[in-house]
Amino acid sequence: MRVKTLNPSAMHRAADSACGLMKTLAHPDRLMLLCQLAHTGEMTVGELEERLDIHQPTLSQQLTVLRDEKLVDTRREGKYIYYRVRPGAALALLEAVYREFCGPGKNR
Amino acid sequence: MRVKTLNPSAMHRAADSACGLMKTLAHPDRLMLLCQLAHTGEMTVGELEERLDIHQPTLSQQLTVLRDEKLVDTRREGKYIYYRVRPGAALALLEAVYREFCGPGKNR
DNA sequence: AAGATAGTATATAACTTTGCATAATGTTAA
DNA sequence: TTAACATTATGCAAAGTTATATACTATCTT
Repeated sequence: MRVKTLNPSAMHRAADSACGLMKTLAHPDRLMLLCQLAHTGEMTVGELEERLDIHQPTLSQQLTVLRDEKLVDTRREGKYIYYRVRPGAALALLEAVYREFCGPGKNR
Repeated sequence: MRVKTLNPSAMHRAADSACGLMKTLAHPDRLMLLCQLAHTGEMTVGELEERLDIHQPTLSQQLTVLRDEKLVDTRREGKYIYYRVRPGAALALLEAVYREFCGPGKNR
C-alpha cells in the first residue's frame, strides 16, 4: 500500500496550522491548563490559579493566549469566569500527548 | 468512571517533557522534515533540501536540533548522510498531527 | 449611592530565547 | 586540489516570557 504524500504547498499550509497549534501547546502552563480543563470540564480562574500554582497575571495572560487561539471558551457567572476546552483539533493532540506522557507507567 | 488526575509535581514533570517535544515540533521546517522522513523512511540532506525547498544552512541547523533532541538518526554513506526518524514518542504525536491536519478532506 | 473588596484582565518594560542570513569550515570522492 | 555535500560560527532581528503596576467588573457593606 502506497503512502500518499501531500503536494508541497498543501504540506506547507498544513505544517503552518499544525505549528500554530503546537506552539500554543508548547508551554508548560498552557499545556497544564488545557489538560486540567479537559479533565475537569470547567473551572474558574481562581480555581486554576490554586490548582496549578500559577501566579495571577501570568495565568491571565496565558488564558488570553488560549482564548485568542480559540482553544477555550468562557462564561461569566457573577464575578467568576469559567473556562472550558473548546472541542476541536487541540483535544485530539492533547489526548495523544496525555497517552505518551501521562499514561499508565509514565508518571515517575 | 472517575478520571485520575496526576499529582502536581508529576504533572509539572510530564508537562515539561511534553513541552520539550512540542517545542521541537512547533516549527514548520522541522515538522515537515519529520513528516517527510516518516513517510519516506530515509533521505539524504540534499534530497530533503530539494523536496522541502529549505536553504542549506537553515536545513542543517534544523537537522541539528532534531539530532540533539534525539528525534532522528543518521548514517553516512560516502559523501551522503541519510536521515531517518527515530522511533519514540515523537512518532505518536506526528501521527496525531497528521490525522488532524493532513488526513482525508483536510488538504484544501 | 459610595466606598471597600474579591476576581479577573491589561499595559509596560526588562529579559530570554529563537530564527535565519552570511560566511567560514569540515569531509569525502574524483 | 577541486567540487560536492554537510556542519558550524557569528550576529542581529523578531518573538516569547514574566514581573510589577494598574484597571476593570461585580458584589458587599454601610
